[in-house]
Amino acid sequence: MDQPINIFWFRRDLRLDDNTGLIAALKGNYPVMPVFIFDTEILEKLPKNDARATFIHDTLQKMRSELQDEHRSSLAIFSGTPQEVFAQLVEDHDIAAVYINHDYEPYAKKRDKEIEDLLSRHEIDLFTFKDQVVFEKTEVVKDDGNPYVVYTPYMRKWKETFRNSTLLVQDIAPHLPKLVQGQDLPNLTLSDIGFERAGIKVPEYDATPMLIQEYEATRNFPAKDQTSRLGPHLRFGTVSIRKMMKKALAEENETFWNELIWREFFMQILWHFPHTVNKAFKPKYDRIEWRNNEEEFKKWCEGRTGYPLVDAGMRQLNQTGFMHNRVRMLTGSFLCKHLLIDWRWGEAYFAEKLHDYEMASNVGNWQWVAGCGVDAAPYFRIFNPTTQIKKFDPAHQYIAKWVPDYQELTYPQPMVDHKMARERCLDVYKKALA
DNA sequence: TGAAATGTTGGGGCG
DNA sequence: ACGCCCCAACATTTC
Repeated sequence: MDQPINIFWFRRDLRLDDNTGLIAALKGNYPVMPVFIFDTEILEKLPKNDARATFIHDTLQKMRSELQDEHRSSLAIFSGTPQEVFAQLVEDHDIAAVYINHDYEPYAKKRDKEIEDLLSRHEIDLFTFKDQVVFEKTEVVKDDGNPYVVYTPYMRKWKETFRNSTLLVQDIAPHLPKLVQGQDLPNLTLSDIGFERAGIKVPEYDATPMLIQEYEATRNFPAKDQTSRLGPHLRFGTVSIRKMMKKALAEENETFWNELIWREFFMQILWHFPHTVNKAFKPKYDRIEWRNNEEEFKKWCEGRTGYPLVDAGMRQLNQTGFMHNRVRMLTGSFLCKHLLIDWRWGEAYFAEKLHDYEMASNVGNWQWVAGCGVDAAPYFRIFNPTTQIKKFDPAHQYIAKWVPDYQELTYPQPMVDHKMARERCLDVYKKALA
């Protein structure tokens, strides 16, 4: 137990640059020990070859070597429940304060409250900062103080708020000497945490600017997909949201900007309505009598529905951890409406597979598809999985890439008749909403 | 960020 | 030339 230190606890903000809480910590009075905890409560739910676990591990190692090479400092990596690890940290160190960035998911809120209580029992301050969004919680609300539940007015108010504020992007370099120096901080390998290297990789973020026409083409036509793969990096904080907002503005890409605002829209929805994690935002929709056929669900998961564009999307997801956005809407609609399988099943499957999985967006978009969410698609909007091919993959390029067997005899027949399924869906929804 | 059913219009074939 | 039918193309409504 030497001189007092401050701790910065990394969670889903795995970068040094423009990290609000970290920079605040470095401006404090004591040397800062950066810490990451592999939370066993989260890890035990993941497959042992999870690509995101590998990505987090590799990112931490990169940060460690960057800190070691350039600043003779490091990053302490632990495994366990945050409770256990902090209980030990307060034993081993004279901690003046702990710094964290806000984390809004229900589990994270509970976890942080527990740590706050633990620290306060030891009379240690906990300082928290907004980092993963530009506007959080109650910063963009209606004049009467209620949250927006429709996107467009939220987006307008968001932009108005944005115009009336300044976006600060901070350089960490001048502050780095404040890190604890010359100590050999604990480290863990992938196998130390019970994981193995994943077969698929979370791709690097591609910062190449895109012409607006290119961007529009890309986001509408899955075969042309050149998207930046930004999602996972916003999820884990390896890219700063403030830098991305600036980039969207600089490139005058309104569509991209709006997508980033959708992300914040769903985040504030989850903050204000945490029950929507497993309950319909529109309660009537929880009366829908889902068919929930296990065998049909399996066919959907594996991309064996017999509808080539649906199968292409699911196979892209299974093989890469990514699915083009337009196909996400189609596969989601197919699951909920053609198969009448509960949106929560689809949400859970995407959560397991998507590298860019974000609870707020995933829940929000699945509820949108099922019709039960905020600002949702009307229940009678049922995508035709064949017409969608004509519109968005007319040359079958995307299909050929992910379902090369789609013209072969071994390729399955459609698992349900479209017309029958459509009418069945309308009947079931009508009955529930009556 | 839908698709199907239904309604309307107008050109062309044909008796 | 006229009326009739067919049907594609487009518009509107309905789910």
